[in-house]
Amino acid sequence: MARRSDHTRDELVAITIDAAWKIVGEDGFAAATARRVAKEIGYAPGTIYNLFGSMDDLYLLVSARTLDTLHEAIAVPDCPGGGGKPADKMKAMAKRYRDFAGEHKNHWIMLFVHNLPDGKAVPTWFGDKVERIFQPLEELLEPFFLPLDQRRRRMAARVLWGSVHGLCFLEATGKIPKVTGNMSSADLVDNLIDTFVAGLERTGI
Amino acid sequence: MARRSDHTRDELVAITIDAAWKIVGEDGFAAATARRVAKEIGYAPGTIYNLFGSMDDLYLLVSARTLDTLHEAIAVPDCPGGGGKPADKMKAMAKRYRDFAGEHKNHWIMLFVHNLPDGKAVPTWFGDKVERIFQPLEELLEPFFLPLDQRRRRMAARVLWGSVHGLCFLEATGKIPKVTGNMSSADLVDNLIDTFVAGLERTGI
DNA sequence: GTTTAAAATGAACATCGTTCAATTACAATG
DNA sequence: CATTGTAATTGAACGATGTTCATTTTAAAC
Repeated sequence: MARRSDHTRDELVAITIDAAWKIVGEDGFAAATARRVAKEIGYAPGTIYNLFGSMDDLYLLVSARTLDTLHEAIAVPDCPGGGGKPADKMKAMAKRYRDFAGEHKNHWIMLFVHNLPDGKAVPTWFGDKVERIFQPLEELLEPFFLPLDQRRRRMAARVLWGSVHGLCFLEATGKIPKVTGNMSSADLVDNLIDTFVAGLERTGI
Repeated sequence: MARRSDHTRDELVAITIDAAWKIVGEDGFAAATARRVAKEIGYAPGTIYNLFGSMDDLYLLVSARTLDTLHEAIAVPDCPGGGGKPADKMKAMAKRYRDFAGEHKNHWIMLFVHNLPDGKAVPTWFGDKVERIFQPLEELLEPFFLPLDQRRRRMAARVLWGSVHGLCFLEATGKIPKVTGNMSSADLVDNLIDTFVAGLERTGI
């Protein structure tokens, strides 16, 4: 039996999230079972339920870490010189997103594969973390909208992010048939951004 | 014991797909277990394995029906008069897509939630059905590209479909926080199409 | 040293996909 | 009609899953 003075409760929570994060990264979301996580931290399965209440709550915390890491990867400071067209900055941001999805594929896919059971609602603190993902792009979209037209800018950020996500997801899960030879998801995303931004410019401020 | 002369093997296959389809529609993908489907058709669980080999193979056939129904819903004949801007036609097509996703929510989500185990590859006949989904949109995109520039047109179709899908998926699964009040996924999709088409026109043929 | 409350346990329950020896059903044959 | 042989059907069994909770262990308080 693990001794109760081995770790404080908070330490144990952190250790467990670490373990689950590691298992997901190595063997995928489906491998992060209660028994597997318990074995990894050297405790019994029941302990996880003392700590989190359910596996779903643990999964939510793992996904929270994914969102934090993703946000960190995306929201690098604007290029120092300030040069470069907005579209290029967006493509660079999308590339960082794609790179993240590639490097943390299992964590990233888990964001969309894990769903709470019907009754359970996503807690607001989690929704806030999702919301935060859109902010860096919103800032890049500033030049295309009047200062007071926040609504359209927020909309554009969501449309663009949702679209980039859709393309990456279809590719990562193999749901989209390989297009004619040389056409990667990178090409698709760049094409989306170029065309969308051109549309923004044409539509006018 | 069900009598073996009750149905031919082909009939039994059809009946089983029907049953699985019905269960998914009513109670979601997770409810379509081997035992539940078996009970629904009045056979033992083992029979399903005689027919399909594995639950994954049955799920693939259910998803095939979803793709067929979706294609039918999307590919309605072009409006008779031939009037209307392409962007409007695309919005109408996207609306049919969204409506389908709404009416057959469980079937539609299953398309993306169900994944074959690591080793197993998606059969080509299934990939063809996915491929076919893009065709109606490809045709609507004809006016924007030179006849010989098939590659860019195919790319645009995939970008646009992938994006529409991404927006619908995020909304259907509740992964995107409700935006500021009055901003539905319908608005987001229409905005995407308007801006993207404007971009296509600006980029020029 | 005793008491007590919290922490940790792991067997138990109802599920799941899957396997496969045993059973049943039916057509062909004698 | 009886017999045989084969194909269809079965359901118990296996190793998993998430979850519960009575039981045991631990460490602090008295």
